[in-house]
Amino acid sequence: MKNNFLQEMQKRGYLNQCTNLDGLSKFCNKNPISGYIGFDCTASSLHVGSLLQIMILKLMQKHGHRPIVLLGGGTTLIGDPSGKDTTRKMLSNEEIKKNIDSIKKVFNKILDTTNKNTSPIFVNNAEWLTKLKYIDFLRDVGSHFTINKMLTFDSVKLRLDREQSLSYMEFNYMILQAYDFYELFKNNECILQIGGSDQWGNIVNGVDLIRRKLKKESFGITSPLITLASGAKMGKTEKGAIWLNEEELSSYDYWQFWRNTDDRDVKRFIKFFTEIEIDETENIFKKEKNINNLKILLANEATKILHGEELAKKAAQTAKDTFEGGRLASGLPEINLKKEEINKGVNILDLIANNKILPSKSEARRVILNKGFKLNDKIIDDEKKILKLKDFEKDILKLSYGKKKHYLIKII
RNA sequence: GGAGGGGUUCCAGAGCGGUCAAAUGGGGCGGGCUGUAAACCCGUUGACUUCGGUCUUCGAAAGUUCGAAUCUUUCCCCCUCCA
Repeated sequence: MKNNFLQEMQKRGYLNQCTNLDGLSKFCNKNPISGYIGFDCTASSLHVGSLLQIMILKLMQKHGHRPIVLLGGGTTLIGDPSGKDTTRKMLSNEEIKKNIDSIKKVFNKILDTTNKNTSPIFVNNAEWLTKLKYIDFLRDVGSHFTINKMLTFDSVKLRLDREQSLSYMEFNYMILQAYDFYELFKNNECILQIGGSDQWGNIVNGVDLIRRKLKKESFGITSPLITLASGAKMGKTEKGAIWLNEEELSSYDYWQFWRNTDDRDVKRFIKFFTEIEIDETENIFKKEKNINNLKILLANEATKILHGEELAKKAAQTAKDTFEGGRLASGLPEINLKKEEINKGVNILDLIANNKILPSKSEARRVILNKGFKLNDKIIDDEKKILKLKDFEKDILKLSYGKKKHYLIKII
């Protein structure tokens, strides 16, 4: 395999499977290509679980190819059963539209939009999927699929094996995704579809459909499913999801996420989620033996890609002041209190709950009982603590929740 | 369409008239150890509370009872087997 793009894919660990690596390599050597990845629009933001895919698009750009970002307004109406235990709640058209607009912002931040040869194209499959005529579609496309084969795909098989129901609607998902690829191949000269390893079946279906209908070759690549050293899926937890949109997760918290990477994942992640040249990473690993410095490097570089250099630096500084210097750092989330309120006295439980540090007063009470809250590094041992003016040093007070979450309470 | 099994708190899964805000495990959160790591140990895990309690939860609704997650009826949903 001689192509630079594919070689780097491999070296960085982005490459899991390919339908025809040599063939694709030849294609890529000849001309710049277009490749697409589909993203789900079930939420108003993607989370780090999708970041690897976006990094691949970025890598395409680096090597002169054009990424196509398919925001699946149409397929989100159906819901991809791959890797899901249960059918997801159905979203309305308006919700999906809102989500698409919000998600787009992240792509415009991470991908290069200035080079007109490689700037991303955004497409929404609702444009073609919602116009399909059922009977025509069954004849034109459905006839190329056999149930026998569809039943063997993991997305379907796993559901059935685990005795979980799969609706006919979801069952059709793979056909629609195959059709997406066909549509993009025809109209955008898109010869490549990329996806996570759980998408292999869906991708192969698209390649097959294009071969059957157009007698042309197209390609599919999957990236490995990233599991954390702890065994969890990346970005999976519902509550602590690591969102990419800044409205959902601040740049500081994003930086912190990377800073807290498991030791065993750090080197891998530097290759995955930074733009440091691959040969350079090896040098760094040889020279830098302090794992914590590698984590900081990872946090800096990863944050830079999403939020820009300035915010990355600021996050690093805030972290340094807070954790190493033990100082009051600016850049921490702030809670503003009016002077009158403080004169009256602010109940600490109300403060915690009202500012969404924790969802309820009961939980706040529990954490205080477990010595989880501190004011200026002193454990709060009274759950009935009332904040008064004398608690403040100047106009500011640091409230810490656990060891890692800190807030600045300011008097305004 | 017929027969049977089942829907319990974030998840898995006990409970099968009061002692049930509901065992146990996982996950989450907090504490200890440490390196803002892992492993390990400890605590905690519905909401509100004047800390006495109060309110809402066991698929949905209605009912029996002094009292229901537990019993009855109807409805909804899921699974297995047969056709």
